[in-house]
Amino acid sequence: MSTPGRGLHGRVLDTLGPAITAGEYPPGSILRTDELAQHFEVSRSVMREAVRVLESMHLVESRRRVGVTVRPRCEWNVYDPQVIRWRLAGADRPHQLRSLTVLRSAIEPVAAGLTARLATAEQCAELTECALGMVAHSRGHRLREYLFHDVAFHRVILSASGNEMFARLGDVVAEVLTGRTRHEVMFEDPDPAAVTLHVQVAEAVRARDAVRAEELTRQITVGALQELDILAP
Amino acid sequence: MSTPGRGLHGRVLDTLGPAITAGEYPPGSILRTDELAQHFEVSRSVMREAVRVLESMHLVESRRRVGVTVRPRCEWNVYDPQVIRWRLAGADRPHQLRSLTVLRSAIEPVAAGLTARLATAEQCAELTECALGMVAHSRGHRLREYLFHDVAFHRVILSASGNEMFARLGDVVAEVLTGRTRHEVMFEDPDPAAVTLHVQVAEAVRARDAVRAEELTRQITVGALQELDILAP
DNA sequence: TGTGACATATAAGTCTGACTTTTTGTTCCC
DNA sequence: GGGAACAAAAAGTCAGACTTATATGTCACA
Repeated sequence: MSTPGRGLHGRVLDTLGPAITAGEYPPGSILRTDELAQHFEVSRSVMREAVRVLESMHLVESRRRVGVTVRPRCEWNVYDPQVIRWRLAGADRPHQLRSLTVLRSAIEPVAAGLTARLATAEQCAELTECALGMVAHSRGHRLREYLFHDVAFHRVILSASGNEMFARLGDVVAEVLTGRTRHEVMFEDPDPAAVTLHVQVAEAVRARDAVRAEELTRQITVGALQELDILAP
Repeated sequence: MSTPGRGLHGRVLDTLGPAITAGEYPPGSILRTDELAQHFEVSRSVMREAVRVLESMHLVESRRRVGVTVRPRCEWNVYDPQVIRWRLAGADRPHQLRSLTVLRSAIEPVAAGLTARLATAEQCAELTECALGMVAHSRGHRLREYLFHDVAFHRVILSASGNEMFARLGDVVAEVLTGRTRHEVMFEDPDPAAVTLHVQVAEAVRARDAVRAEELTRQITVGALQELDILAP
């Protein structure tokens, strides 16, 4: 899913990024470029590039005569896919997973409503195909195939909504769904009710019933919230 | 609001970032580090740092023997505050404003619902204070003071929701509200109905009525959508 | 004792030039 | 025509010298 570090500075980020997002360097910590460069055995130029990237993510702030100080979490660019991946890979995973699931619960229903209005015939077909794929693999421990169609389904919903901000969350949702299947809940076959809801959403979109598509999708996300013991509306 | 370029590489980004996000270099365009460095009259090291930042925003991709190629918009990190600012400052402004307003319409109602459940007494008071401030300046062309309280109101809603992803959208909402007052609609006093809704939201939160807070906030965002002639649910 | 100006040390910032590595496109031979 | 060897191009890396901003300590003076 994620691209392993392109170039030397990327290699550095692959270990420094997770370390910072994991809180290994608490907010206010001061790092020095030279020391980091020595520690990672790279030149200062490479280290500086890495720091610049961290800075653009608002993970750190670089100031003359002071050093590179770690910013408090509330200032981080928490929508940066890289930051999300780092956090999902570290100790922050449960917390991050909750945040993202709540975010999903806000976005996806609205996206589904827009998709019902704007989706092309092709997108409608694609959606139905995904839903049917989920049904086809909903029994007999075919979780991998089920997940594939589940991810595709939500990607289509987000993408067909016509809103670029929604569309860009496709990767995030994929990450959440994948993670859920891999580590957390869902050891057995998926909840039949959830499968049915997906089929119904596809039908609602096909029927251009925005209100129904939104409501059904809301039920899907409520289910996702409940899986994580998050109080649902 | 935005921080003007820290350091030389920041100065470069201040003109290169807007240029790219404005589509001045269409997707697939190829830039060369050396040429850019010459053009901006900076050293290659500085130019490289700037490119690294653009790369971390997924605006460009740097490959050996090829150069720095501009990525298609659908791959950009559209949630990066810097990217949002650049787009809002350029020709893409109307489109970006629509995207963000739709995003708001998804997020804020859910955030308000959560805030009604989780807000501290202090946050409830702060919210009421903001709403009253809006009322106080809703007449007599005191748009600046009205805007101040409006922004503060929505910041509290997003922040008190307890979700870091929601909270981080405070700056974005502020930008949208500010932009709306400055350039677009709202030349006269704000819509009295909208003001009333804000007061009612504050009341609902104070009363811990999550459903009502969510519904009222939805009405606020529907109003924002209608202002931009976006079809409301 | 407090306060302001000044000096100093420090770490980031910048520049330059030489070198390496990867990748693409071409050429040449079978 | 296809594949291997070659050459060129552009990013990538490194090392060293220099500049600049600034936090902090010092000292004189009130």
